[in-house]
Amino acid sequence: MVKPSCCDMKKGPWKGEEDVKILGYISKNGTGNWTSAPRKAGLKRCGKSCRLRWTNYLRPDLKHESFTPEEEELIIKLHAAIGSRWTIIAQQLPGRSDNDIKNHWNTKLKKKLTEMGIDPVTHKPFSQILADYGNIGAISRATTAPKHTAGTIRRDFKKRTFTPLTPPKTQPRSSTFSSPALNNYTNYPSHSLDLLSQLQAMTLVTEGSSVRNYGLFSQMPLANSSSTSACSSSYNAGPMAKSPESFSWHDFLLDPAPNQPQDEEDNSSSFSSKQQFGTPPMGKKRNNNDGEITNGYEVQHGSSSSTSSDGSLFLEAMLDQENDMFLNFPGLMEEPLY
DNA sequence: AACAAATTCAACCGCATCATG
DNA sequence: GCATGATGCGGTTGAATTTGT
Repeated sequence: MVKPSCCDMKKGPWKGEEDVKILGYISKNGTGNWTSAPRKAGLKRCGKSCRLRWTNYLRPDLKHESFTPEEEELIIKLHAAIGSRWTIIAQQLPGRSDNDIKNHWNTKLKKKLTEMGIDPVTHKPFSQILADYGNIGAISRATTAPKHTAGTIRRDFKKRTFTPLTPPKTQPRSSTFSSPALNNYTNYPSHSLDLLSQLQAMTLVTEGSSVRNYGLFSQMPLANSSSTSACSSSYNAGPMAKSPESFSWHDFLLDPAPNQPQDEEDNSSSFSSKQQFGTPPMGKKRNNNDGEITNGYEVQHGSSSSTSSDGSLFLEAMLDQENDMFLNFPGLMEEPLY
């Protein structure tokens, strides 16, 4: 027997009488079984369509007025932290559906940020992104090491723990959102190495969260505790479920961390990073001990021996170059406008 | 008033994940 | 472990509405 597909069902805008039918069904039976809902409600819609109509429009707790500035600010902050995970964002905004928020982002907020000179994807000023591209390009021109690929950077990245030393300058005005991890993420000081790191981390967080590692939100004290159920119950197994103090980016890396001795073997290979890079470009002295301080971040190496890895020297070269750039162009250190 | 362009937002689509047998 | 159906999610579409000329 052929089951009727969605193609055989009615499509298009919902009529008032259809709304009445589905509301009547839900008031009697709840929202448990969307497959049988349209049949039992006497509708020629597919269950998926009924569910969407309910969640995006008919739910009694939905607000239908326009977004407040506080809500917009929260959406922007959350988007900066987790990207377009609208369902999770909607859980922090009582009375708003994910579809509402997604539409508002796509039609209003993206445009607003763009007009402010902020890239809505990375949440960084366009000028800084351009400067960063230039910075990376300069290094790649100066050093044509075939071994130093993004993979090398990523390997080295795994060895480090990034901990902001200074508290964020700004806190979200909306008091419903006060995760230290998220604040660190959204209010970090801006500088170019971190753009690279942040882009990597953002990707990794995103990849990690795609397998339901939303531990980030398990940390969040939420004003509306009833809205936490989906987050805290499902997503608290992720690496971010650790305390903020032990927050470490390498927890989000997909590949298992390489053993340190293997790295040392790599270092003893025929390739010499010093030969490749010589002295750092501008020859600034840096503190290379564990727990070094770099542009406001504490960078904890996994092991002291890792400082000699070709990957970290590559990063050091990048850091030096970047430091010089920020000395020359201090405006790049400014916080995002919003 | 008429038309075009821009904007809004409800709804659809395809895919991923989960639950069950 | 596999197949199947249900559910959820995010990206996209397109009709309706608003704004500009």
